[in-house]
Amino acid sequence: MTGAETADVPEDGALRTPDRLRRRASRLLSQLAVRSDRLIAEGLARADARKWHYAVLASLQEYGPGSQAELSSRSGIYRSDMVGVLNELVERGLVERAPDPDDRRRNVITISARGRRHLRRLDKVLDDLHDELLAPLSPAERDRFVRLLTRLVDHHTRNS
Amino acid sequence: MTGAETADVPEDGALRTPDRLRRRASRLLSQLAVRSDRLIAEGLARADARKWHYAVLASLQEYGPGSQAELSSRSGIYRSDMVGVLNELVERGLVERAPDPDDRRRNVITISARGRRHLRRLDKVLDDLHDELLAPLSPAERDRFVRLLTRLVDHHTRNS
DNA sequence: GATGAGCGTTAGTCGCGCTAACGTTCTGGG
DNA sequence: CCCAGAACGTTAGCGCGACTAACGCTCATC
Repeated sequence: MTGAETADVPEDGALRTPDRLRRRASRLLSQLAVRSDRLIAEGLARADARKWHYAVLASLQEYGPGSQAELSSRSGIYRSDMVGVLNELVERGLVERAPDPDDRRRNVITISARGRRHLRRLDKVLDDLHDELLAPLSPAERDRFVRLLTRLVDHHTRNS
Repeated sequence: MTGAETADVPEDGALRTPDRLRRRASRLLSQLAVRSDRLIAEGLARADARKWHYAVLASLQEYGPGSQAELSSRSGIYRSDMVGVLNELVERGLVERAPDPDDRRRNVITISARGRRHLRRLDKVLDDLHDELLAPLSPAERDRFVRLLTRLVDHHTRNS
């Protein structure tokens, strides 16, 4: 019997993860997401920023001032976490937080000139980081990849 | 006039997240990974399992019995977390944990008959869940997607 | 004017990836 | 032969992201 031939380790000696595991889209996805998150987080940290900063600044730039609740739904940040993010942005002078005179429950958040400059810089930083993230893919492939991702995300957010 | 509802919201009414945000591969990736994780976790929970269970059982099936450390590197589970996962598997009778007579530092983990049956079931469950995950893509597209993911993951794991 | 809803805020939960440290056991060099 | 160092299993704990619960305040409605 082949019994002893043994062992479990394939001849090449390396400890391999089984194919059924390695091939699963869900696993590839979460592995890549972890790498990606780290890459982005570290890159932004070097610019004294985090991804939430970018999300908020971009929302403000694109759609103008808004309440914290609005920013939450625009950027996908939980309203519970919004306060902390805004504190950091205010601290850095990138954003202004003022009570809304028309509705005293609200704060109106406005991007500052400095915030706009910072945003431009972050855009550049992110471009570079995405170059790194997608390095092995050709431009056409990157496009295809993003399109596939978009379709999947759209599908899974529509069906809530 | 559209009076009060006006504000800064675009005419279609929906609160939209800016394109520069929505389009970023990193963001799509982490969003999809979150959805995917949830989908998988919930699906497996219905079968009284978690993804780590699958990882361990698959490794055992594929490469035979091994120490906890071996299983760690095969499955990508941290050795700190391995013990908990194995406790759950032992509890369910899917796996046996016995001290290695040749090296008393080690435990030898073996998959049981019941574990093998469970694994087959989980394979089916995961197939279905991936059908759901990749629903909007054609078979060819799913293939392309997995290939792109694989290349990216490979690239980012080789460069450690 | 009371009820209910929206807003901002604080605190806390849960899972995941990861680090630190410890006791036990094996291995290799002096 | 012994001792230093490494590997193993285990426990405890951190940091972070997504999320829930609850509270006080303010607005809108009846």
